[in-house]
Amino acid sequence: MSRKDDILDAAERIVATEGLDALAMRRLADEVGVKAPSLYKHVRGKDEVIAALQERALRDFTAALASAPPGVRSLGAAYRSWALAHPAAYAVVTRVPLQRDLLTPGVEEAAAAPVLAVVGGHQERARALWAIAHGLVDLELADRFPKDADLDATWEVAVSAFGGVET
Amino acid sequence: MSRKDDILDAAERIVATEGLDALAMRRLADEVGVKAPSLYKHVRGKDEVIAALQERALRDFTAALASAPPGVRSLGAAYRSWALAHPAAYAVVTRVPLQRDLLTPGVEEAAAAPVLAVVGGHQERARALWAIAHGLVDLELADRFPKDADLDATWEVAVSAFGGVET
DNA sequence: ACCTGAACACCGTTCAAGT
DNA sequence: ACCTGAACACCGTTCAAGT
Repeated sequence: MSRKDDILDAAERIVATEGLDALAMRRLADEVGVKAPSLYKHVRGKDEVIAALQERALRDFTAALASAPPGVRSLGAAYRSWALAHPAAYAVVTRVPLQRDLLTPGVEEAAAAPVLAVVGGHQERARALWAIAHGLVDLELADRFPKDADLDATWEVAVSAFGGVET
Repeated sequence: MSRKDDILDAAERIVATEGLDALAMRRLADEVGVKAPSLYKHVRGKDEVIAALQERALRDFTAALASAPPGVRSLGAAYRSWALAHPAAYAVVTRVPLQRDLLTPGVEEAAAAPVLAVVGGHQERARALWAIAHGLVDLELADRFPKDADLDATWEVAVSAFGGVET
């Protein structure tokens, strides 16, 4: 079991430092100190490696959101700062199809819980809030805003629209 | 010049019907009826092919947004329906780094213009509106919402938050 | 001017063979 | 039980050679 953990740790390291595109089975094997075919004794394939990274990232992200102070504004701030601090992990969770059959049931819902809670359980508002946080972060990480854009101000406008004024 | 257009048309066809991942230079050469190395006489490389698709998609998307009836609600509807009708093109523009050095200057700004106009030229509101439209579409295309989610209602809530009530 | 086969340095994955 | 070299079917790209 420890060998599998070594592999996943190495994969996480590669993705964090060199990006998702750098994650190749041969490169991963090098990092572990073994030849590529050996990986397949511990892991079903690249899919399982990525699914494991998705699960780890999702749990970490959820914890960050759950420990944010109450209020739409600080939840938004927690969302953004986690994503900017872990851009590769955010991409793993968000730009790769979620492998739901390989995830522990409930992790996805757990991530949504803090968002749902902050809008008082209102589904549509929760989804809209989630979408704007994701949209802002995704566009920022994709370098879609002008480099002189005042994104703090944009977040302020966005969050205010969702009832962040009073918080 | 016509051979280059053949190549780009073929690339557009492959991406539209089989998705971005199916776009390989050998596969593209097959579609054109030539061997892969020949492509490089007409095109600098895969990057140029993708940049050309980005430009085409961006122009088409811009035209769709520009011809939407006035108002935040219908602009949102135009955004969503174009993206859902052309998911691969939306991905090309949104999930691949924009190759700005290979794009005609101004196409990116042109796409933003209708959004900026609908919020009366207010930069922060325009960016926030853009983010929520992109966030909703990206999450929907990535299959992130439950399949029974009422996304029309979610869009309504989102658009209302940005002053779509009166329109 | 355009096209080709062969090649290079890569992918993910399988499998027979070794310990 | 774990690891390996060789192989398969792929990538993007280059280049000498042909017409």
